[in-house]
Amino acid sequence: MTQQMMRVRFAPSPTGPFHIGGARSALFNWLLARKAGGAFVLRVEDTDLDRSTKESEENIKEALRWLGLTWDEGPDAGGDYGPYHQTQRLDTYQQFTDRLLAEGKAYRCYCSEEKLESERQAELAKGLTPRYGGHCRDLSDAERQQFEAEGRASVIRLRVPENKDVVIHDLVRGNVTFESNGIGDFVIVKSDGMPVYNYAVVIDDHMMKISHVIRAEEHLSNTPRQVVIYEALGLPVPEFGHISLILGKDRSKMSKRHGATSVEQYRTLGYLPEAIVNFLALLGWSPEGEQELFTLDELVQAFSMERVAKNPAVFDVDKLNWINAQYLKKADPALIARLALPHLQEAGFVGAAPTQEELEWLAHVAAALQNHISYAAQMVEQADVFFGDTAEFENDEAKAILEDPEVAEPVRVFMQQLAAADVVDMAAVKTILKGITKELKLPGKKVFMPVRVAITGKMHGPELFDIIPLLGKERTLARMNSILAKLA
RNA sequence: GGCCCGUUGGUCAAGCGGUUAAGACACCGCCCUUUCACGGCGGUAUCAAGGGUUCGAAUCCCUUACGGGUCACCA
Repeated sequence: MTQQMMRVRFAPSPTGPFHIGGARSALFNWLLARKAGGAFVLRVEDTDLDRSTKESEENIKEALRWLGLTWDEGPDAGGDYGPYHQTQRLDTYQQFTDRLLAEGKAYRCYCSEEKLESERQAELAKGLTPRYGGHCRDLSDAERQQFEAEGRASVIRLRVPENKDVVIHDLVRGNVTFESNGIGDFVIVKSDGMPVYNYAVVIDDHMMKISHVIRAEEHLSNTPRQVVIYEALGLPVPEFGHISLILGKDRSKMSKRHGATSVEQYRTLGYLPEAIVNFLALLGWSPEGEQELFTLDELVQAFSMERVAKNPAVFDVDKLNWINAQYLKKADPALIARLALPHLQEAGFVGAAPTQEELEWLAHVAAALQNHISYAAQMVEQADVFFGDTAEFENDEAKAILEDPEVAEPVRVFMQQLAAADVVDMAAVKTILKGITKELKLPGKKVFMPVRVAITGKMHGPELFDIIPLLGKERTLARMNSILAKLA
């Protein structure tokens, strides 16, 4: 009954924006850990010195926090199995490498990159799986000393056993078998002394006592290499689970040309973290019932690897938008206003330093709009009816509404009564508008639509009862005058 | 090209030998509404193809096709 505690990890390399697919991998790991009462470890795989940046690492951590996927161990959190940056674990790798070298399970290779590359191309051309030719596999001491004396750079390769089936037990795919012959002696330590991904991962996962390795399917083909390393080192192999990729609309792997692919981009557009998480969870996993909207806690309860899909999923922005809209309806208008603010500023609706009063007013605008938008930045599209002292006809159809002679009177009366009003709140506006239909015995359409067009220049938009109080008396009248002036 | 994974409506998907093949997004229609939207109700639409196995196959097996991943001193 010494059930090992579940320990999972998310191990990004800080080489660029945090991809939405990475966020999903993180989410699944996190859910698994929370559900099992285990630990979620964050490890930074920064061995690619050329591409890794501190900035990217900070972005990833910030995005994870924003999504609510906090880690129990890792950078900023500490833990008993650190350090959690691979570049700080070099001596650990070194120890294992020394052992492999001493046991003859790995060896130094002095082949030049040019030579290997041309071999690779030749094999590819013949339709073979490119593998290392094994030139340095059995170098004599004399040869080795010779190369060293020449100052040749060297890498360290693992001696991979031949004619062996490598079986991977995968939580989502079942048993997957690879032949060791398809692998070849691969590099485990680069000439600059850095461990290669497949090697560092194995050692770290072992040292950090990771019990379940849940990651994207692109790693499945790498897994036999890792298993071979586990075996060479005599280490227990963890459970694997390879979740399918997220595809773009054209069914190829999601990339920049498919639109926004980083978590940061969605955050900037004013999507809510709960919505992103909810959407991502439903991409490649399905609950038992028919529930569509889940809080993080509900996801923890419902999640299981058994219900993770094998097939890749296309990223459907429409559905994300729908989910986000659901959350937006329930969100605090002040929050929505805050998220939309940078976009409203960029569009010129709001100045660089809005006053507290303006911000409060903006929250009211957000309240009027929150049932109409999918993400906060969309406020910009409907914002013009709330801003400015002038308006423009959106098209001739709108203009035609006011050209109807029947309509001049109700518009005139409305302006007159509005001007005379003491307070312009929703109730007052309602009273005025309804009073006009009654007095002039006009159908609502002959009153509401012309007034709407006279104020906004548009035939569609938020409730007049919302718009007018927010605009206020002066501005409403100013806008109406500007539109009416365009009539003649 | 070799190896590996996958294939249920336009999209996400349930299904795990016997179902009228769920549900959601999108789309269409109706209702609500003095606009649009929201909301409510309803509708169109799916088992990649061909062989088996079986009384019976979306479910099991094989082949083909298609899609994807991987074969780096990137992770």
